Amino acid sequence: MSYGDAMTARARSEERRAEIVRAALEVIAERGYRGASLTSVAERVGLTQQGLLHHFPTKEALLVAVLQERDRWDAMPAGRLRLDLLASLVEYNAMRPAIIQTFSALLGESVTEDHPARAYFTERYVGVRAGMAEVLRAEYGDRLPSGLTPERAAPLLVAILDGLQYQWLLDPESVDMPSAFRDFLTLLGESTD
Amino acid sequence: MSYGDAMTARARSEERRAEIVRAALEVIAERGYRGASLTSVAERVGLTQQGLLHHFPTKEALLVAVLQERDRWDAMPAGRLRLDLLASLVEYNAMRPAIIQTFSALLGESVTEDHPARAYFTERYVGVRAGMAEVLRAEYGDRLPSGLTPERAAPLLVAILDGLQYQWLLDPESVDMPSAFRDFLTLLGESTD
DNA sequence: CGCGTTACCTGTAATGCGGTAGGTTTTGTT
DNA sequence: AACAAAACCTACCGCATTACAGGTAACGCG
Repeated sequence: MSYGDAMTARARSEERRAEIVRAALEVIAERGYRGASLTSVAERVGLTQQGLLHHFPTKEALLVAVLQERDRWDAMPAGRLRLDLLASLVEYNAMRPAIIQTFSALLGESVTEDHPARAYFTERYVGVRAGMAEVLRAEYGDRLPSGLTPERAAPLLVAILDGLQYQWLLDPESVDMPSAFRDFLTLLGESTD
Repeated sequence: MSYGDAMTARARSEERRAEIVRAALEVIAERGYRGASLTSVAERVGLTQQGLLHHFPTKEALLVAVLQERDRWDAMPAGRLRLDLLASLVEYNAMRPAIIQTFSALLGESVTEDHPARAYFTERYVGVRAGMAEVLRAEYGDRLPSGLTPERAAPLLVAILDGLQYQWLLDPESVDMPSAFRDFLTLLGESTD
């Protein structure tokens, strides 16, 4: 067995799958998960619907791959994150509406019954809140200037991020998401200059 | 023409429509708008899908009625609202997950392209932000204790409300929505006792 | 070259969807 | 009683959806 060629074969396959996941992200952003048909995803990468099912045996398997892709994406800054980096991240996200729209749509859908992404988001938010609490503790210690503990402030921080995204997606002209987020950081006691 | 009887006829019709709208609210909470089939709504009120279409000629017409129902519902406190009343409203909402789930699901869907509720939410949020700014101005004047103007704080207030709802819907055990909201009011400079 | 695996495709089944057409029962008015 | 309108049903259409089955062409390997 020639390792090199075997790898390129596998690599080609992986790249195809990644291509499909990218297309799925787009279509989900446009139509949500329920509205995202396999056919429309397949066409975007030049496949038939059945050809797509060769790479992902079911629609749900494709969704799982999409969610894993996200995990891989923001696993990066999980190690060490600071509040001002978070503000920069919001600013960066404001230039990439597609990805935000994908996961805002998925989050909205996931609160419905039996949604395949529900468990994912539930568990994810537990982790995200814990991560945010950690960041806040690193910044302020066990009490924020307002007297709140990091654990109580963390859900607020997460809520602001999500809530601002919806307002911004609906009406980007009216909502300056990065500024608003910095306003919130000011409320928490952070001077952002 | 006997007015009394004409009214009861119309009233019966109105009540049937209201019954259908109520059922639609439930089904949308469970499956979202795209996932809410006319058949499932119809069965819940003991009708066939075609019988439902007699009262609402299209699925979108039904959605419009649902959105109008909401407008009528929270038009009440629009007149005079105070921050502490808002906190009570959050507390009240926390006991009625169904209605929150309906509109959280709709909001999530509405960010996708060509969604029939998109314009509704976009316009609604403009109004809600303005209303919140008004409330804040009534409470604090032109500057909040933190130095923010009411117009800058309003999107944050709205974002907190929405964002907390998603976290709470996904994991009510882990997120105490009313307490968290009061925490935010504290951040704004309000003492909530 | 021959062979197995991968990457597709065509064909099709099974189901569900929103919506139309047209008839029938119920109800209210005169 | 006679008529009209509202409420609701059966029957159907056309289309979209996920998924399965089976065939085929290309490719890499020994």
